[in-house]
Amino acid sequence: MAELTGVQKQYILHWGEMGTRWGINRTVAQIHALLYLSPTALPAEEIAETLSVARSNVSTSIRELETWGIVRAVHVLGDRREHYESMKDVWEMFRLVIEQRKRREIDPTREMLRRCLADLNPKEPGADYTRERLGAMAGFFEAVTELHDQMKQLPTGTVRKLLRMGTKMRKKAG
Amino acid sequence: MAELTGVQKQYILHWGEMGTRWGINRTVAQIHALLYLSPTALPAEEIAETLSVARSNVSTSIRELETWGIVRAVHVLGDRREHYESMKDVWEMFRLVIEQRKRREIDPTREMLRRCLADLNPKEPGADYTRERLGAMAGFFEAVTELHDQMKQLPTGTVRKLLRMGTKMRKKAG
DNA sequence: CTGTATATTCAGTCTGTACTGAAAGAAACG
DNA sequence: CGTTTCTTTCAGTACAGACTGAATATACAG
Repeated sequence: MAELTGVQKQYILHWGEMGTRWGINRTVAQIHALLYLSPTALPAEEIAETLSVARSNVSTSIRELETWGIVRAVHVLGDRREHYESMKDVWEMFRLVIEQRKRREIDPTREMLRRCLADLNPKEPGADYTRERLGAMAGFFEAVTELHDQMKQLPTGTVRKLLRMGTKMRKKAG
Repeated sequence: MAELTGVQKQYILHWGEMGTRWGINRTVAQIHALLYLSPTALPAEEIAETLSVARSNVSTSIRELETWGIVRAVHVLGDRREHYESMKDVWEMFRLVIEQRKRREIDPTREMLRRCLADLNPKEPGADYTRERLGAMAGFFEAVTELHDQMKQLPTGTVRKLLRMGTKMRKKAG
């Protein structure tokens, strides 16, 4: 893995860019890409060299990936250094990331919406309208949460089945 | 809408923060929140005052929201200024945003993955492993695209039906 | 213990994006 | 047309978050 092939470079760079668009640090995303493509676990030092970033930057970024549970440290016989490897199951990987982002972003928003609805003063002018809008938004977030809870418990294959079912329903309806 | 109530402030600020976490400009998100809560269309000037941002900033941000198709300009009799209003159908709003983000981010990633797979040189060491990983990732993105295409064509209510169906399947399986 | 290899922390710096305000551009009025 | 009102553009600035490298902490070997 010391030297990257053209394809690997392409993948890592693209993944880094994609990350930034989704509020994920570029280096974090690049490191993940590198580890995902690597057949063996890599020591931090090598990651830093390969991606041309500071060793300390790798340390921080790896920590974040570990928090998400998609990268873990493993030990190699005869080597004191930690080696890092990425989870390889793509579906599981995204499930983990989505679950955490939901917890950090969707759930607080649901709470905020509930709080807002509770805090609404009916005396205030326009309170009815505000309630209506907040209610609609809250309903959406509840549905998303429900959807997520379902997905979470479905085995990967079942998602595909549901996909096909959707097609049938659409054809009948249309 | 000149003066914000506590609840409105809370919603707008939270929405702005949420936006930044998803790669959406804070001001853009705040303006959207404001318009979403407003029962009437608002002129740019008023938006700027209410949110304490520069008039020019509002101009740029509104433009972006218009690009997404979730905000539009309307005209008010006896007023030369443009007034802006947000779409109120939450499901449709998110559908639009998701569709555009898919086009800008998922689709290019799919292309990149295809290109990588095509560019893979079988002579290169580790090509098989790389192909395996890229293939798995590509499969995931294809599935996501499929899912999106389905959703796109389903009327809102049907999504809820599918949710319920998922519950049943899970109960039977478990 | 002592010395060495590795990992983490953190203050300072850098960088890219967001934002401002002034100036230019359009559109509506009289 | 000239004037007024409103909108957009853009060069410069401000700021938040990313990154570095030196200092510190930790772990291990002898």
